[in-house]
Amino acid sequence: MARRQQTLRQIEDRKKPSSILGHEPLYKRAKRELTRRIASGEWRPNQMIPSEMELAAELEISQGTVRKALDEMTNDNLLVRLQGRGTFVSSFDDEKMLFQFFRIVPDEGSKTFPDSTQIALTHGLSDKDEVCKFGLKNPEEMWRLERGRSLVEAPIMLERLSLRVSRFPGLDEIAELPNNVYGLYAERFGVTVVRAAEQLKAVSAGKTEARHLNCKLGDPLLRVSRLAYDLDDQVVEWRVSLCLTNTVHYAASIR
Amino acid sequence: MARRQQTLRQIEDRKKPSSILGHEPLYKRAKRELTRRIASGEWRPNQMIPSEMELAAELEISQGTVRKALDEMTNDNLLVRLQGRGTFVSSFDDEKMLFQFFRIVPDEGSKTFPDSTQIALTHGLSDKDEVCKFGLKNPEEMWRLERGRSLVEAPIMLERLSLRVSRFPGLDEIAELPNNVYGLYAERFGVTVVRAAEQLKAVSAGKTEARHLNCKLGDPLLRVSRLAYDLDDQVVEWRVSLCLTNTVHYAASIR
DNA sequence: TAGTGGTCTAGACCACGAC
DNA sequence: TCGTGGTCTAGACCACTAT
Repeated sequence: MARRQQTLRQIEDRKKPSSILGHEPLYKRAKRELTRRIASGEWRPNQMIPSEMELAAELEISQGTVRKALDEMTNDNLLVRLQGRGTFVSSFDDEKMLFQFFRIVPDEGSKTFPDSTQIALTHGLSDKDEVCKFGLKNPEEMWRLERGRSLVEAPIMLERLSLRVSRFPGLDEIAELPNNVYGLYAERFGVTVVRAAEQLKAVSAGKTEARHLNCKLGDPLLRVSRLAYDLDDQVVEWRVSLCLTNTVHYAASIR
Repeated sequence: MARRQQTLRQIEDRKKPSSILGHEPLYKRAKRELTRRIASGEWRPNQMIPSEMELAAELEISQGTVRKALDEMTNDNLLVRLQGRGTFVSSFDDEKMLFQFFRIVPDEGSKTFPDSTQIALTHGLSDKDEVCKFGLKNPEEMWRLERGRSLVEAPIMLERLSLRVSRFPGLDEIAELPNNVYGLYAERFGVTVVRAAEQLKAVSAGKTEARHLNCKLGDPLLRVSRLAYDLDDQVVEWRVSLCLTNTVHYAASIR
């Protein structure tokens, strides 16, 4: 055995020529290669990818090793596997993906689809916070999108998004930004958001928030600051949401 | 092959005698059996369990199938596997486990260990909310624990815990409840908390909260309502925490 | 019926830790 | 050196989907 596992091994050898320890498993290398194909757009969302046997032959590793890579990617929400049908790249524009990142749920009743109203889209040099959040070496041009969101006709959220202009060129030419911007990021800019880190605080409503959310000055609001990461673990979006939580809550689960 | 995989198959056959479909994989049955041994106390936290080969021999399945069960349990935080040493039942009293469920972090600086101050431990018949949260068929006697928590000397949280007296008999005989009650649940009552669901809202501080948290009336507070589940997916604790988030935040991650 | 993913087995070799 | 978990292989059979 191990007759012709040259390809992936050679990649490894080039990457870490002098490391004696730190041997990266074959299935991890396979996972990286397959992930790269999604990130590069070679494989598009909803597309069926080659079968286990085909990938095994192409990468010159065994089917079991391919399976381990595919299983991990399925676990990371990058792939969906359907018995009898095939393996597909996750879509980032369906309901499931929206709710994956939209954690606001009504206290009573089931999950509901939020509406969005764009307030402003501006751009300018990154401020101190943006430099910090995005880990920028030098200040650069940023988009800033403000929008309101409502659930069942009632305004509940005020959002401010920051994006790097360099990663989203021509964003202002798009007539109307959709409700689910992550679908837009994927389809128009090839940016795939796969995970996010959020920081939650309770704050008081100021004048702007009170006006947009139709609440009183000083009312308690849930402030959610989110950093969204792409396939390469780069920050692609910083989003601050201010949310009225009279009839809704933020749902989190701990495993 | 498949010469003597009698034991686990017979268990399955007894459970679902007439179901033609719904065949449960062997590794799932193995996982259930191994989980049962932890839940029943047969295997205690920090204890090393038999090796893959021994389990495979005992359960009369292959090593690979045992491995798949163990891998899933490792993923569920039930087991810790150490190459060269063995497989161990997770401890629920170390720092890692505390921080797994303690999501409050300072805005600046690293994670810090909170202190707890017990305010009151009372008991009484379950109220409407408790009946609902615990899914009780009939009202029953409940413990109610109130305590304050502080980070670096500063009071930041006020907590109220509800527990079923039937699952925690003699809780009031314990001189001082520890900071990490989940360790206590495990060691003294054989109750292992493995996951939790939390609902977050922003609320205004009332008189009681203002006094305990040393803040003003009406100040915004983060309200965290948590249901904690055990190995059998039963609700074992309902906890409401009110938290001052001036210098700390609640950290969540979305994958 | 053909092709896919899902399960299960059996055995090889490697990396690591304890002795 | 031995026993452990980690990786990798090769191949069998099952369950499901499409045709």
